[in-house]
Amino acid sequence: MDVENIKEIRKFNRSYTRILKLTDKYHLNTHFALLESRLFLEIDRGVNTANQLMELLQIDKGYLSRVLKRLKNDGLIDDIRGDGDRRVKTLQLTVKGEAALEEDNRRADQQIENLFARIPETELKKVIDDMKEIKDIVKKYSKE
Amino acid sequence: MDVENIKEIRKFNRSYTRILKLTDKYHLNTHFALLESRLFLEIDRGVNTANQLMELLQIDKGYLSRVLKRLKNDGLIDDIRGDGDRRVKTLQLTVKGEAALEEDNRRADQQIENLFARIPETELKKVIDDMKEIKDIVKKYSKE
DNA sequence: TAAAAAAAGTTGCTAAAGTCAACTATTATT
DNA sequence: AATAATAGTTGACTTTAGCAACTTTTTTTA
Repeated sequence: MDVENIKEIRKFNRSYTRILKLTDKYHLNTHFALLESRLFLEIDRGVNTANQLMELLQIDKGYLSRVLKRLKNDGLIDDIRGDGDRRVKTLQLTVKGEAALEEDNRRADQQIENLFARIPETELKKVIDDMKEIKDIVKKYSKE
Repeated sequence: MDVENIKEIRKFNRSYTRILKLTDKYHLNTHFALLESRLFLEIDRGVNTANQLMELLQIDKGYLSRVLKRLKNDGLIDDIRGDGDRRVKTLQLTVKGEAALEEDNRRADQQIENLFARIPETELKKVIDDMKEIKDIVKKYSKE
């Protein structure tokens, strides 16, 4: 690939991550740490066993076990052993956990709102169309 | 702002960060942790006192002091007290540090190469033009 | 201009985050 | 039936990070 293209892509990555504060330690919320937020999201989506989460997020299972225990103690998730394989615990958000996830989402929306609100409609449309195009093309050619 | 726009932007953020592994713990290299990589980059760019780094990266100065000490012990950076304010130490990369930064950059380039290489030229051009447009518009309307 | 306040960086102490290996219980393999 | 593998837990440990007290030098102020 052309060196100029690589440079341009990296430039975009830097500016975009900086503006969005994607690498920000404190993420977008005050409630939860990055990992917790991610766990809520994934459990809600149906990635709901420790083992699946471990593989998806590439984290140590010992550590994950403790984090999940803490979330359970805080009443944010439940773990139930079903009728099937009695080694696995199926995780699910409690009502409190659902509420927390929604609050998280509201904050994330708010953050986007703050960052993009100043952009006039015509230009915002361009940005969004560009995003769709990038997303589609990149996805189309990405592995598996 | 329109709810649909927010959704679309967040969708892009998720897919883009996932594909690029921007939030990946191990970043793009094996040599250094995220913070170290960032420090090299910034020192090289001229953000070369602990105090400046602390403000830019929003990290604790005690912790930073130790990290810098370690980098110095590893022969990657030097700190020199100049003729001016004798409280400040000016940081600079050693030859070894420069080499490490370059290696880091090569790896980052390689990663981009891997991720985008499958995209045919015509579509890659679209992606890059879109990136430029997004970058320019977002920058134009971002605070300060 | 001497005393007080502030700034740059270091160090001790602590907590949180993360890793690794050994362990229990259950299920799958031979 | 015995052995190996899998899901999750626990103990011991390292790394990462944060806070406050401290030293040295510079700036402010009375």
